[in-house]
Amino acid sequence: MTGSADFDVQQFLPYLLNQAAEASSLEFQKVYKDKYGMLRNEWRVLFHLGIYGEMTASEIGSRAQMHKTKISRAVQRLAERRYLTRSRAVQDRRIEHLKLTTAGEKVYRDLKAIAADYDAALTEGMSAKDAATLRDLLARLALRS
Amino acid sequence: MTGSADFDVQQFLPYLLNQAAEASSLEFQKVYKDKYGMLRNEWRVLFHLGIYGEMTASEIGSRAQMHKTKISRAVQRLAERRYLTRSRAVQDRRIEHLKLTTAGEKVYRDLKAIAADYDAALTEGMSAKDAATLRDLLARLALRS
DNA sequence: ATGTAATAGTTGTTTTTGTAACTAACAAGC
DNA sequence: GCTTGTTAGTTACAAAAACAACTATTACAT
Repeated sequence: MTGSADFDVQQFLPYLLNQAAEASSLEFQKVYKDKYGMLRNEWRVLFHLGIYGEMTASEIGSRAQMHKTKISRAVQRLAERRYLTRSRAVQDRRIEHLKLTTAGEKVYRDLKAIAADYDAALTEGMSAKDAATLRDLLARLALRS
Repeated sequence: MTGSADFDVQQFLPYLLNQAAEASSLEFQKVYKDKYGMLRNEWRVLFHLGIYGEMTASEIGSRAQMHKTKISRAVQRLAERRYLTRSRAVQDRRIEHLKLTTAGEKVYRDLKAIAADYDAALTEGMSAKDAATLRDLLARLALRS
């Protein structure tokens, strides 16, 4: 018999994580997509530059665990929109230093505020302790790769 | 000044969820992809049929929160591989009843066992209580959409 | 019974990703 | 100096996902 309910997909962690990630991304996605025409990898790069200041592509890559092609394309589009500037390093001309423009910083600050509000809304129903546990466990799962 | 560290992407729930989801999917993906040449949407459909028995495409859609085009294509490929059979309902000829074949069930059982083991490995470092909290919170976040 | 809307599922087209191969610059060993 | 290897980043091509438009069938209202 097939219908043996001895396994529940809905409780399978990778499945559950994907569902939660997808559902909780939608609302924020609407903002960066509809308001700024940005893609997921683009806001990620933007945020990294907004938070850490000037960085190179590969620094962003190792921090965000993003592949270099994703970053390359995200940087390209952000540069086209004049949200960041790229400048070759003189000591090592393979490297490009990336930095948000004033316009880029403005967008970052706007998105950051929206993200903070949204994060608060997401954790609203949870106790502070549970929310902390959640973040901790997720961070540990994210490191596994 | 840009580098104000008053916001941490790494703690932003949608970001964290995506990282954790991606990292924890990789290992299982290798199995259904490399061993069975399946795509994410395909194992999801397979699992739903494995667990709940005969279903229609839209029943799977509402349970798994998958769009009908994803299901349509997943079903197509699963049918090509003879993992499931499709039969038109006589009372309503728009509907197709989907059912795993013996081969499909075999694959399901194999993947199910691997998934169960993998889930155990993922939660290994966590207390039972924390793991339960995690699943509960994730399920609630997944419902938000 | 017949026009209108709703549902089930498919197909076509466009975006977006993923993978691999590539160029350019530097670093080391001999 | 010159071969070999490594790192930074880009580009080209193939795979996959997203979105919209479509067909077929049923339901429902007049």
